[in-house]
Amino acid sequence: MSDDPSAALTTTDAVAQLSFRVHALLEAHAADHGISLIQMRLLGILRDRRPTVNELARLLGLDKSSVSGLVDRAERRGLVARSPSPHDGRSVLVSLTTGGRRLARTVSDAFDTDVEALLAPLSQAEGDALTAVLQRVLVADAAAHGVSLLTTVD
Amino acid sequence: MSDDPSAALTTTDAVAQLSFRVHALLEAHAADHGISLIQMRLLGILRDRRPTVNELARLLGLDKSSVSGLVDRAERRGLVARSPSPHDGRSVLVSLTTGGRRLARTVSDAFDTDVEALLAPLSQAEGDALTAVLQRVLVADAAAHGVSLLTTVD
DNA sequence: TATTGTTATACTCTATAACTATA
DNA sequence: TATAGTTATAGAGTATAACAATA
Repeated sequence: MSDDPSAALTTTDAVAQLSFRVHALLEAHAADHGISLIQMRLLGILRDRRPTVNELARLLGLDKSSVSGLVDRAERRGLVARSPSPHDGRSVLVSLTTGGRRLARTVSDAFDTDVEALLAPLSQAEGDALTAVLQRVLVADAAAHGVSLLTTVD
Repeated sequence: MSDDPSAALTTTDAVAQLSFRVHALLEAHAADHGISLIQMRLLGILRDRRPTVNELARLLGLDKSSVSGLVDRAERRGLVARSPSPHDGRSVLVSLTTGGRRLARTVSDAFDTDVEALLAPLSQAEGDALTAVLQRVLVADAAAHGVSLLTTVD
């Protein structure tokens, strides 16, 4: 892969470079608020779910012991809470606290603003065409590889 | 951000989801060969450079002490080598070994193949249009924010 | 017996601060 | 004095293996 954006790029290069730029944007916004990318992913998942530790491990693609530590640290910061499952005495439900929800929204909003700024050079029609093309790629990929999209930001 | 790829996505959502998918692809290929993403970035940078530890720190956006440890571990695996700078007795030059170069190429090729497969649903014309649009975005962003593109894979 | 979650252990990655050697 | 690099230390993040509690 080349790294000079003014040179002619292959489609693969362009997609790869954009991806790393966008990834770095989210990481930077999370860091601005004192959390890591994986902590932000955890908060994002919890915005509309109340999963068990096991389910979180599957959604994040991590071992359950890793999730246990991740939730420990988020709990210590007051961002998430553990509660016993009413259905299974072995399970633990993880949910956002008010502060965790506020933080997730703040970082997510800042990220959205930056991505919009990144795409500002495009006209309305170009943006729409980009969305349509990327959506087809994502749908085809999700069909081929399963639910991996769940494991992004939220 | 929504996580259902079959629902209508905003442009920001589509870009973010694609970014995480592409990032995960590179991480998985590096892991297949027993190295982390940051180790792969190190190898990628060294493919056409022979920087000092200080220059590596700037390129990777890390503290020099972090780079020192990173190079230690890569050196222990036989992927990179340190040599004294002929110009400055304090500096150390870092370069790829033959094995490191081979590994960098293997991972990079596998990644390219996967990104091509990801974009396979697009026609030639759609791929060309996507490249043109993304290149404009990347050039504008690089102009606004400097040389950050250097710090991705290579 | 099988599953859920935690704990013990080990390694990678990162930063800050203190240090050595060189400029 | 200033700079390049390393080392000491501390903490986050990750996996494997062993464990306790529950199903």
